[in-house]
Amino acid sequence: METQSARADAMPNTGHIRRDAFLLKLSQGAALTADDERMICRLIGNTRHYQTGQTIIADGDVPRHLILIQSGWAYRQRYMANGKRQIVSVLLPGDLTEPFGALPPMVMYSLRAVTPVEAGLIDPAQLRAAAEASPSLGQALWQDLLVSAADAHDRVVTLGSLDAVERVGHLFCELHSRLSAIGLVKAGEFEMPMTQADIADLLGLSTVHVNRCMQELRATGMLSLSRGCAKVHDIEALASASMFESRDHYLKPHAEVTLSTGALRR
Amino acid sequence: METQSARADAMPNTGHIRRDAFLLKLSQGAALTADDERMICRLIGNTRHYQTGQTIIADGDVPRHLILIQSGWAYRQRYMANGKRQIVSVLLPGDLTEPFGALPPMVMYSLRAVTPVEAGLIDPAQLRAAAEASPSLGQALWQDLLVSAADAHDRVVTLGSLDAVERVGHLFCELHSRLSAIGLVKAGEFEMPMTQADIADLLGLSTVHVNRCMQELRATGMLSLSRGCAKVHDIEALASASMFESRDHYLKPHAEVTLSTGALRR
DNA sequence: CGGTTGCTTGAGATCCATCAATAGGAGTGG
DNA sequence: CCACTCCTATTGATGGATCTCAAGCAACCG
Repeated sequence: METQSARADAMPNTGHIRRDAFLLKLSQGAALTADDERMICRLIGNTRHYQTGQTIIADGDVPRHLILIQSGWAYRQRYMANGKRQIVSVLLPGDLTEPFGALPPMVMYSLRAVTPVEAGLIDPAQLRAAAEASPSLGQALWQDLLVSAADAHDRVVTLGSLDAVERVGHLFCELHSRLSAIGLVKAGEFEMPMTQADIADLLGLSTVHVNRCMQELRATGMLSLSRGCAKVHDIEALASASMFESRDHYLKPHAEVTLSTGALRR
Repeated sequence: METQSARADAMPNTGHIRRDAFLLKLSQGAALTADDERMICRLIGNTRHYQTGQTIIADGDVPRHLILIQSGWAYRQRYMANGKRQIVSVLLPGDLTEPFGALPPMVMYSLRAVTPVEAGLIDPAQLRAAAEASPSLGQALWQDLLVSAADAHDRVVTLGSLDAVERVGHLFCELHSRLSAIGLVKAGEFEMPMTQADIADLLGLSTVHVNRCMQELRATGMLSLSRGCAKVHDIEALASASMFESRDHYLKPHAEVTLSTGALRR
């Protein structure tokens, strides 16, 4: 349990050698100004560190801050009365646990670190105020919120209408896409810390069956996996085989369309 | 295809005899002022009417407004390459199609009227401005957004970890709960315009199997259904049998906790 | 080493999908 | 009022996808 591209030293609160994942994601929704970026950095309060397997938020907690995953992976998960665990979503670097402007009175899930995690605490009231003060930042944050909502809808579609092999393929497409957006994919390869049991709990399958599905995918040559590192050989083929639709629609053609909402620059 | 509690005459843009569903829902997140309510009413532009089965938004459309369902039911659905239809969510009176503050550059689903629907068009920029101007209104809108997000997570959990009978039971609990919140449940009874085929497409089951599940639920005496009208006889039993968790946590204990975020009155 | 964790494999059981057919309204037109 | 046609609900029979149980293996680690 080690290899993590986004490691402790990857968060340059000072330098600009490596872009923070959150800023990277945000800047895909709208061009951020230097002020916007500074503002975001200032709003990220103390950063906490969690070890693999640690619980970041427990089911039933009253949250006091937004939590921003700065590096590492985390699961939003829930245990059912029958003992089953359902992973609701996978949080990657740059992801917020909640919509940026508000906190729920109580969380109905728990948040668990899959790898070592750096998490920043943010006051939603301040972030909201920043979004209201800067049109570009507001635009970026709302866009990010829309993408999260679309991802949740996507998971519903996946669980409701795809068979087992398709679900697994879809997951790898999704991870490939999301990790690409934050620069964590190199030549089709990315870190993949999830175990097959985790994948099963995310996709509503059994561990055994996930194993067989992955063998099937490997047999087709679209995917390979070793030592916690996944490689997608043919993303096109995998995407069409597992009915994955690119999330680019959600970002690309945006510039003109939403100019009305917030003054974009450039 | 007729009986609808929330009919055309139910939208009192003038009188106050019957509370608008949207206002009802919002006022559960924060106490709205008279100004807030007037503002909301003013922001709802022309109301459009749709007939049963009509498409309100088509997959791939570029949305120009937020759509508020004022009366009737609608499905957010998506057709897969294999021809299957997945219903992503059911929209009830008072529901918005998107988070209140922004529009996606393109919708990845289509919206279909299940019953005759009245839908109001809202400019998200104006709604956002209103939320920024009034703390109570902002609080209410953000709260509503959080509930929508929690509902989406809930659907994921349902699809991922419940068996067929539980899913169907869960659905009726959810509808009971959501319809109660907008005053459309009377003595445990509510209009239920969904067909078994619709339920199947929502829950990722086959029509045939949904039928058998409903028979099972009826046999236990927890549920009955006739002529498009559902009656839940024992909501407690049904909820625990289908692992439904009340959404009240999300609203009730909120008042003190979030005072910090927006200045609540009263 | 022995213990733990994750991956892999096989065989039987189960849930649910599929196929096929019947039956009951509700609307339509003769 | 009857014949006709949808559409929805219902039932039975069969097959398939996936789960569960039960082992064995490989890697890692104290």
